[in-house]
Amino acid sequence: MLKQKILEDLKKVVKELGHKTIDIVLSIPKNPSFGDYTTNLVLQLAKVKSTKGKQIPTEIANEILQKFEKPDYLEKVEIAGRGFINFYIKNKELIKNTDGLGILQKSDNPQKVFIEYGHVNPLKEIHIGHLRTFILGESLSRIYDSLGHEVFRANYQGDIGLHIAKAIWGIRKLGLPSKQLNLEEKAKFLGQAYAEGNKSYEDPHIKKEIDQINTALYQKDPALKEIYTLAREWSLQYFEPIYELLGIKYDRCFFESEVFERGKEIILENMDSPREAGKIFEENAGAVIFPGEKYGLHTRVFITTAGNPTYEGKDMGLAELEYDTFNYDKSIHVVASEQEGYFQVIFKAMELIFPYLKGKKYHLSYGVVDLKEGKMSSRTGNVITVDDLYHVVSEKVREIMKQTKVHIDQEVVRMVALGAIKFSYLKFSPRPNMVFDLEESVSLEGDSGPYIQYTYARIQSVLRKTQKGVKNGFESIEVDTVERAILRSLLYFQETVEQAAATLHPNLLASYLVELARLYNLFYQGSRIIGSQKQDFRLKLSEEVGKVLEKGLYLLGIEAPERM
RNA sequence: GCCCCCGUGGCUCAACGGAUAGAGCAAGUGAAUUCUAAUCACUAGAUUGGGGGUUCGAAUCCCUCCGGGGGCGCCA
Repeated sequence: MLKQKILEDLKKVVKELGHKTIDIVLSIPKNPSFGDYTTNLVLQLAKVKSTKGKQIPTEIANEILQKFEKPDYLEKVEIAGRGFINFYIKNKELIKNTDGLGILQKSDNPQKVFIEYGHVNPLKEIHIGHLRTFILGESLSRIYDSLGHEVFRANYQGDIGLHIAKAIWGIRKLGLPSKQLNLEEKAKFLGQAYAEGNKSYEDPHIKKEIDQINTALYQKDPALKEIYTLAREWSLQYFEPIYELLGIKYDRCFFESEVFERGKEIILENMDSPREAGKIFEENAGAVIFPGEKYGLHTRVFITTAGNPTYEGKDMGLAELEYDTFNYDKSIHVVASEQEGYFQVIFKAMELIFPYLKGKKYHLSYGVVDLKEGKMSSRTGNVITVDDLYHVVSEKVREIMKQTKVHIDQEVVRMVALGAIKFSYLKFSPRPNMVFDLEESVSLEGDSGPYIQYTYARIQSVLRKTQKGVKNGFESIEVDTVERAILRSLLYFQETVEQAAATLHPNLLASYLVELARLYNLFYQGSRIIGSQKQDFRLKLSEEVGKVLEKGLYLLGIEAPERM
């Protein structure tokens, strides 16, 4: 890679000049007139004394430049601004670089990456807020995978606990419907049952009943088996079509019901006994707690007075099971930001119990999705479900397709609608909250998934019109400003994906793709491809842009239609 | 009370401590003999919530104030 070459050549010179070794960062100047890569290295070096004492930046830069034998892949190297060194790559090299685009170079340090996302609890309808974890998690999985890491996609769902107890109480009160229900009706019925139980929980008598059901569930009371199994099955079935729609295939779903016993056991094993103090967990007012204050965090209950493990408690069992399942180097939990405090505490507890987990656990915290009208609330009916969203967007796609030359194809409508939806999530940085507007948030033009898909389809259309196929070997060709901008942009694909992986920010890739598509559309608008003197080169350029767009979209979980 | 996050054009959002703060939407003006107009060009719109500080350089780091959101022992 050209970037690596520059870096190595630079390192050598810096070392020869006797400067302190620092991390040299080559970055991409926003403005192409500042080169294809730039470094602020001398500004860093000016801060520390070298063997020659303190020097001013330009002086160091000049020394470096004198020693730096301009490699043949560079057009020029310049000192600019207060002490930047800018590198300009030869067009020839940029063209050469396009060979094999669309296939990412594998990491030289491949890791096993465990990604846990989705985790919508049973009994909840899947709304546009939940979509964030699915879409982010899947994109990250694909990004890591494409860089040569081994990815394990996991889901974790709460199929035991107070919410289930509430639902069971509600089912008993409402009575099971006599007629056959379809998936959606089943989910709806369970939702009602849960709401009933939840409401009644405020009544002290009923609270007691529900708490008893809860404890009985944890004790695997056979009397509850039938109703529990039924409720569990119904609610889990509801998720299948969603995974299908979003194109997600989990390697494994984990359940609270399979980890709670071991979780409790782990906690008890790591608890103070009357003889022995200073262990990880303590008893307090009849419950077992983790004294987070000791570590600058807060205290949380891991086992309740009733002897049931809480979510925290179960997570200890889960941590062990997950690691045993897939000996990962890195584990990423894609979970809403409200859980930040929670994760700090359980990660601390985990690393105390399982020291080998230290430094391997990450919480990718994403912001909540609010509506323009305010917070979503199923109580007030102020909720947009995934189904609602998908239907509205599909309809909009159909509307536009009616006005185009391309005939309406259901598959394409699906791809574009999903592309629009997924992109509308991925273009944002994960952490900040999102404000969602059903009519406006999912865009089909401008800065959008369909914009990139359209650009791809446009390219395919051009390529289809040429029978001769695409040729190679244009190193000596003249390129204009726009063509060069495209070549320059193609150069950055690999490192953009790497950066997206390193920072857990797929939005970096999303922005990159929009920028590349924008450049291509600009080129397309201003330059004739077929029939021009540079036809072969322009076809080649188009093809490469197409490959990168297709791959980039794939990494975002988006399909690229051949026509739209 | 303690802790965390956020505040960037009218709206929704970008921006490894770097060069002139970028897009999209909305507004206005244009582009069709030509490979897909879900496109493109141009115009207008910002003291990056306020005030200090660190730095050669701050939207970004530190302090403080204001505004919004979230979290803090028996829920998940």
